[in-house]
Amino acid sequence: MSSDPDKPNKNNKISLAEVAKAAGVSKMTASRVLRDGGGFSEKTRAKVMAEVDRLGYLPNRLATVFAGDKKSTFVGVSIPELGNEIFAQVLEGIDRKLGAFGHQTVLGLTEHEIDHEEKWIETVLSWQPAGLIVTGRSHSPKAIQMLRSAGIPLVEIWDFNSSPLDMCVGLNHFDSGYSMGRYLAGMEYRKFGYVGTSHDVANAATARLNGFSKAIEDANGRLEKQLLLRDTPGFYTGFYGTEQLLAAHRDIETIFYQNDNMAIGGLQYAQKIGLRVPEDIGIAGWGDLPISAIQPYRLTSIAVPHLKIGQIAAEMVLAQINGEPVKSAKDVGFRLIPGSTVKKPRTNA
Amino acid sequence: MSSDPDKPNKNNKISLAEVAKAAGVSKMTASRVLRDGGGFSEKTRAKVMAEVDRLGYLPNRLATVFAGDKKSTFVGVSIPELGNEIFAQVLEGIDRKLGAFGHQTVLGLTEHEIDHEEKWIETVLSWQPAGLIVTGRSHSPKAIQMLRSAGIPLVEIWDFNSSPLDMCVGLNHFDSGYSMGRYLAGMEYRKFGYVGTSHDVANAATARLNGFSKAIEDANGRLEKQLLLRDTPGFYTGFYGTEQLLAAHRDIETIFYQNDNMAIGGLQYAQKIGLRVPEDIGIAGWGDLPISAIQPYRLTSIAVPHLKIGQIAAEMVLAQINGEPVKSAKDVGFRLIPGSTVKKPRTNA
DNA sequence: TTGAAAGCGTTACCAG
DNA sequence: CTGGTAACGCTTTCAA
Repeated sequence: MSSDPDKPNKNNKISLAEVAKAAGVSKMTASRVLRDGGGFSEKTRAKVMAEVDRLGYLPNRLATVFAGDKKSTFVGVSIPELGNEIFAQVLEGIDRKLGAFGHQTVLGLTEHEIDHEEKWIETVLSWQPAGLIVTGRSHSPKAIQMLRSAGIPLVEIWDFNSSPLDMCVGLNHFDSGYSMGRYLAGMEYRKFGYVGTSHDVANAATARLNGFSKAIEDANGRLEKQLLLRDTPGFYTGFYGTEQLLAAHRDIETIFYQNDNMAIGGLQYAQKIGLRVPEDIGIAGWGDLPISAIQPYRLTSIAVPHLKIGQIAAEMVLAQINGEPVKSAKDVGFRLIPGSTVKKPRTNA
Repeated sequence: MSSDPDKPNKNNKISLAEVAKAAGVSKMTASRVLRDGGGFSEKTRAKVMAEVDRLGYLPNRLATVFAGDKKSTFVGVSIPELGNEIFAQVLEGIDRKLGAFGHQTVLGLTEHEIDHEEKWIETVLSWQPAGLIVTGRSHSPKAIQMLRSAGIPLVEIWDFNSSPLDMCVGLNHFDSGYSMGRYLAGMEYRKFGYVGTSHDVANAATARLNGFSKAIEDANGRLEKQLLLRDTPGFYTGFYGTEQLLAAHRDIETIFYQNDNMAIGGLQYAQKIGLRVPEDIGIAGWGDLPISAIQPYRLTSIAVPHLKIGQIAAEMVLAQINGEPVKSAKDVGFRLIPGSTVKKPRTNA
């Protein structure tokens, strides 16, 4: 017999059977009361709920999912890192939305490593999640195969992709880099530098750099140096990256950074060594992070609706779980912020 | 009969029984091979693994946990918010450590609301987690009761507490605020201000303010105004909070902020309106965040080992899961960074 | 080294 | 409105 109400289980947890027995009803009746689907008298309900409270019964959702051969309420969410505040905010957007609809985030930090991601996907799928949200569009072949056959809603975020595995929300990073390159080239800068960080896999930042590089090429400018540091993209990396870059290439006229925090670091370095911004050196960031708003200079940057990305990703998963029709790929776009840390266009007399 | 190998389940997932049948062995043998616990021949192993690969079998861990009446490999982690980068980093520290030992983080953002936390605790416990890490020491009565009877390792982080529900790692926020207050009072400042954000529950920032306030009182100074904004503690909040504060209290000589980001915002505001720092106004932050390192001024602040808190919390949970003895309360302390945004002590002639 | 049967806590299904 | 029985996919236990 299963769930013998007289034999406490190994965890000393109260089971439905025990509640039912104490209330003098069957397991099924107790189950119905707890799920509140109707089909029981008020008197029965009261009896059962009284015992639930008295015994401190907590349902075992493992058993629930298992018995119903359903999905759990988990949604797996993989993010490269949280040291980068933009990803932290994407995650916050996702979890809030999921939480509001009774779902839980199972977190996976991939550290930009495709192998980590693969391993995490395998693990999280074994918990029968209701959906998956992963950052980026490059996955290992095995990961792709697992994602394909999982049969659950999947959203690839960050990097917009017109033919995603399932769904996708993000922006075209190449284009955003190209925009910035074209904008800077239009300000009559000729000698460019780039400071960012490097990872094993092709990632969104690399796409931005590629776009930037292409724009410069198209404008007959010269990308003197692209400095890729093996570090986290933050203030300090921007600061010392700029120091390194300028030490080797004093003639660089403007620098594009992987993100705003690095750009702010670069700005501080430029000021420290007495360079005037934007006269002596142009500084451009990416992301339009909060820090930009309070600087004495408005940082030239690319604004990205990152909160929206997380929110939309969660909505896509939820909609598909509920069987609603979903647009499968959403480009949230970006916006160039002219700012005041690069030169202005010449006014036409 | 259970797990009939011929009847595909509703999710179209491959079951152990199907793998076993394809390999021409029993479920038990296949199970043994997969858990690699010995008790099978090499030939059998090869047959089973071949079918696992061919069919793309992924185990259903729900069933595993359930059958063994075990705990899952989940660890529930509740964090107030991720917009505050310090919490994002604590979470990152936790998840990395847990991940390295085969555990998964189930995230809960409480938004500083005790009711959210209670609801999340109830949900996450129903998934039979192996442990729990929660931020803060104030919980609802029902939450406390659930945590007590859960019978799993529990760590309360952030706010050090010598008598935790189970385990605890953090620092004494009151003391850190007191230290800063005493330090500033020692610099001959007399009129103080505080800028922070407010939440429904008594939280760590409130404890810091209380400590700060007490130190000022003990030094016969005057806390002119404590401004608590209903917003997220960030650069912009610090900027406009300072504007508000100074508009109403022009004679304030030094301001203590809830965190460094707010302090940087305040610093920018002070510079914008032409106040000299620290001559006209002293600025002190809390947390020693990365931004502080690259400012032209070294921000006066309190350094906190936040990465360490996450890491230790995860280690405590893991140790207790493995039945190792654990120190139940760890105070990681803090360190006052004198910086250059408040006046220096008078030199003794 | 292998396998058959029982059982984990819950819900689906059917009968009363 | 209520309850008995089978089933979910796996592991434990015991026997071969």
